[in-house]
Amino acid sequence: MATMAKHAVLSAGAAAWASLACARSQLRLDLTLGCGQTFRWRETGDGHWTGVMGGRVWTLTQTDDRLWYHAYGAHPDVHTEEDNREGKGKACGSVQQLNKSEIKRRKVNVKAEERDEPVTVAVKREAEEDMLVDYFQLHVDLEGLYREWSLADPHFKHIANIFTGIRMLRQDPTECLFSFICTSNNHISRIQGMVENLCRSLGRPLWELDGTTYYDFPPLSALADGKVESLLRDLGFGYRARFLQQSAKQILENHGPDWLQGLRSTPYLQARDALRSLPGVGIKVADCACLMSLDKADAVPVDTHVWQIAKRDYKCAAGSAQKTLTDKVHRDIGDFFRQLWGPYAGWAQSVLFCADLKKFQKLKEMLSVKLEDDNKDSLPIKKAKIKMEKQETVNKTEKPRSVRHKKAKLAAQKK
DNA sequence: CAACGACCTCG
DNA sequence: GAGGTCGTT
Repeated sequence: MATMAKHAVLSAGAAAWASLACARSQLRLDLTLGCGQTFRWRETGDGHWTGVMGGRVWTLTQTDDRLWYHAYGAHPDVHTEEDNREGKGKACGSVQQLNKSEIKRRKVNVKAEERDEPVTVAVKREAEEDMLVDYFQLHVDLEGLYREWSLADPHFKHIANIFTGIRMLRQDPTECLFSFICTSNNHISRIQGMVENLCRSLGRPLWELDGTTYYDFPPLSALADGKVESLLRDLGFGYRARFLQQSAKQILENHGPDWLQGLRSTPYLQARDALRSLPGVGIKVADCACLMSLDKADAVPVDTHVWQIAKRDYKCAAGSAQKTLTDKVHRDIGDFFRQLWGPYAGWAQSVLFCADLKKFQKLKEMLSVKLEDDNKDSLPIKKAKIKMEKQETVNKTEKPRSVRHKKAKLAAQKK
């Protein structure tokens, strides 16, 4: 075996790292990567997070005003001397190719002379920076959004004092959808292991660090294979094994490999209903995929937990009469939060969701014990409630969305 | 539209 | 029971 490569550590020297300007108010790695929107990152060192993104292995960490990153291995098509020297790591298989014209465009635009470095290094750095900006959606001013949400919602403002920098990732649609199919009737700790097993057994190996091999998320073609259900059942996926294989197969047969990606430019409700035609994808999972990978910032995934938050912290009447989380309750709670928080309601919801996770309760104890205002409704909250009451009568005319017909196939196979 | 049982497994 | 979905009543 070759020399064992180790996870990069910033304190060991910044030479192997690059960084971009990013205040903690714009991004908190620990909360953003640990709040359950992705299951692919682990804290591999103090404040250092390692995971797979865009077909590469990364370690990330941050200081007060910068986000530091190290991407392992050569960037596709851009080989530098540095990469060759740094080749202690074990590359596994081939890496995905970057569009050649894109490389050329970057080479032209980069001002390498200013940095006094080879053009190839600058090109590599810029490509990596672009990937991070896209993945973390750093063009979105989170601080500004927090200000707006706090203005409309005193409870949010209260929570936001501690839970800063929680932003929505822009994940790969396949990874996001199939990860969330695994979440049904399941805890977060187990889901992590399942997604890891999914990647290890069906994904392409990318890189090895400290004895851990990192794998890419499997492509649809691998998930759709007929042997996948029994394979995953053996790995403890339970009834979700069939959902995963059948959904992948159905996407490829009925739509094609680029279909999920294409839903990014489809309107929210239309994209959500399209996803719901897949086995194992109900309204909650579809909303997660919409919010976290398909650019639908107003999608609000409502689970039992969010339902509790709506009732407990907002005295939201929607669905309080029902005992179960029906489609109508989903819609009403989602509409309530959209009315309150606006077009990025899904982002705001993730902040409150994160603040309620058991693993982050230590942080919450730092909140001042009580504010007088907490039990009073702000004007915007009142408006949201009034609006809900009005829609109570108006909504009856809305046509129910029926997406059941396509799912019949699966039941028929169920022996 | 609402409620209910079943579905797999076990961080 | 768990961050849900599906088929039936």
